[in-house]
Amino acid sequence: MKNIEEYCKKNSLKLTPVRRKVLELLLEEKRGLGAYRILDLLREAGFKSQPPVAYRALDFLVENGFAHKIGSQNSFVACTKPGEHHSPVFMICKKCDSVSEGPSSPILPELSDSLRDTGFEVEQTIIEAEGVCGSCASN
Amino acid sequence: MKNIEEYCKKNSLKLTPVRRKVLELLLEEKRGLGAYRILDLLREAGFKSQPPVAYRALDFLVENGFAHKIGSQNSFVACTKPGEHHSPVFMICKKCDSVSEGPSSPILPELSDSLRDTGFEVEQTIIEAEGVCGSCASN
DNA sequence: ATCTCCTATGATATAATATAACATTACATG
DNA sequence: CATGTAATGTTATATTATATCATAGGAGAT
Repeated sequence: MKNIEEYCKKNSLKLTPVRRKVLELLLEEKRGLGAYRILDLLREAGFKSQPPVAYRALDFLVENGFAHKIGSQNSFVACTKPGEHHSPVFMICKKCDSVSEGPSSPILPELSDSLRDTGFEVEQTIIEAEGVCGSCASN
Repeated sequence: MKNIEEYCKKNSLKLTPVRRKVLELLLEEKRGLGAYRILDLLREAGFKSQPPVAYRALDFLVENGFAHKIGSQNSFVACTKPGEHHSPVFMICKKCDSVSEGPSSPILPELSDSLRDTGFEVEQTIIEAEGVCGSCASN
């Protein structure tokens, strides 16, 4: 969180109260949060927010690399490497729904290379791996 | 399409008229199609369908590996390797919106291995690569 | 300081995506 | 032809997302 504040200062990004709160909510939750869940939590926290407020905050966070959207479940998670442009790998547990960001994987250059052979120039990849997380496997 | 018919016969899956039509629509289109676009096209084709009809057909196609859902755009594409369980790689062109399925990638075992080191057991992965396709790059 | 501009927020409405629930039909099998 | 299951029809509604216009608030110029 402090890293993020500094990063924002450095890049003159405004981490306003709503944005900050949304990020905190994402950081506190292992699972992905839907925009309307976030909206509820904002309201519980005293914000009198309408849907666009949540979406705008999420847009800000995603654009600046503080959060990611999980396409397969229309949800959002905090980013573990804020500020760095990177190609995330998500591990989505089908038992507990936890979403964690995996090691960003040495394989990606190879993937880009192999796709380039087909004529496609990769700019960004998102990998969503579905399976069972360690903690669920051991239970 | 013939492959698919045979595959269905072999596995006693029912490729009913709506399902077949939806698959044809997906096969004809390079971009991903949203469920409601598909619904419109079904209606144009004489089906008097309501949303659940489109979604059910899509569910059938996805479950049986004849189509995939593209999470990042809530759209659907025909599968190039129907019937085979595989971990698709999609190349999504940000210029023309075309979606094509790439070579299913030699890297995936390595990815699974590296995620297993974190305790996560991968069952399925979906990779969505955003970039520029060959034909857009040359224009 | 105050004006001005730009960015962010507030607020309302509505669009787009997806599913629940129950009724009806169709068709393979005994 | 009776019966059970799978597929479709139909209505309603839930969930996710954005367009639009109005208001406020803060940084920089004069």
